[in-house]
Amino acid sequence: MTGRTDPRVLRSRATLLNTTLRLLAERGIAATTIEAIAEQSGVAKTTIYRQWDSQPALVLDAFGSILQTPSDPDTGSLHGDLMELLTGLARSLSTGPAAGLMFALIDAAERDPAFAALHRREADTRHSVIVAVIRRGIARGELPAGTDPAEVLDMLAGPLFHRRAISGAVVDVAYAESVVNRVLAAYGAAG
Amino acid sequence: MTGRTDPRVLRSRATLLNTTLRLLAERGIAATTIEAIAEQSGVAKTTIYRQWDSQPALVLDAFGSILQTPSDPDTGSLHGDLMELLTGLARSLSTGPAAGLMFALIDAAERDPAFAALHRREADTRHSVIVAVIRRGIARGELPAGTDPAEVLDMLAGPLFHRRAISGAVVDVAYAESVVNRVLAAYGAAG
DNA sequence: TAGTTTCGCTACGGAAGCGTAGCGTAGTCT
DNA sequence: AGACTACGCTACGCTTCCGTAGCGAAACTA
Repeated sequence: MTGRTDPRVLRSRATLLNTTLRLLAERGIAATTIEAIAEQSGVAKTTIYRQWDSQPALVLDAFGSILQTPSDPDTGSLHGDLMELLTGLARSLSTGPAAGLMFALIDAAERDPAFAALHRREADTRHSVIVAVIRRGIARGELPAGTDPAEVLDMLAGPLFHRRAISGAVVDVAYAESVVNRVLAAYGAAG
Repeated sequence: MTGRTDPRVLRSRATLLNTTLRLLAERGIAATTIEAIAEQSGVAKTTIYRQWDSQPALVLDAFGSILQTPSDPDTGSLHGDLMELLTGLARSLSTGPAAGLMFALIDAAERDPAFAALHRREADTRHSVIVAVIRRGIARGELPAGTDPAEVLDMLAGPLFHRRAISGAVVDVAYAESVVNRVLAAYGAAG
């Protein structure tokens, strides 16, 4: 359809998305102005407006550019699968800018429909893998039949987010493991 | 020390804090400008600067003005105490502007030390009550000796926050009850 | 190599918000 | 009543950011 794109466009586009993500993490959404992005990236302001209509459009694109669906680990056991997924979540909550971006997105989604839609899309794709893993666990009999996967999901991911965002404590692999064990125990699974 | 304060100051101060909170909920921190607060409150911009140095000072004051420590319910049982506290949390996450303000505060705390300190203070005062309740439960033998109250806290409040902020589902009393029951079960308490 | 497209750069006009000064009015205290 | 204080209002200069126009240089395509 689109044939090939001028490499200059691809280059400036990639540069701008990277710079935008960096500024979002450093300064937040509101302070990530077109002016600042132009200055920090070395790309001219006019070039930005040639590819995006407005600041929200660029920021939304930047957020969208880091969405990634975690792969299904399929280790053979529910405990193994959940440990893989929650370890990944713990890592992205602890290191790198992803956590800060997530909180900024949640806040923006409270008031802006476009950010809300993006947030919804991000959460859905990320959750679909976990839900699939939980369903498989139910099918295997590792969780009671009739268990609500969405409920289990909130029980698993919630403590990690809360600990990071509100309690302000460390979220590492050891913590992820203790959460997985507690939740499985709560549903009467074999510890 | 301060003796008495001119009622005109108290009045304009109260008006401004209320208006600021409303705008924070409606527009977020960045868009809650001094100019907007003046316009919406009917209080002159100059009057605002007579009481606060800057926008962050006023916004921090506004956030601080709604901090409230929940009272210890002390119903006699751990289950009863936790239900009281989590029902309150569920309510404030579902209705009113408090939830949006909370997410804005979390986001701001990621980058601004002053907001981080306020966030820390808010979380600590709110958590101290829950931790006390959990400790009492341990003393009564309703939770195993050696249980880490902070861990239980994240297991309880985390799912509610996650469900509200990320899953986007309803957080009501029924949900709070299911979380309390699951967590107590996870720690081997009598259901 | 010749034509096309993107780029960087400069220069705008306009909007919004900041923070302050000066002044007359209205409310408060004694 | 009289002194005092906070208030509202207007006006201002300053800064930041917006979004666009025009142009020559550079990079890409065929």
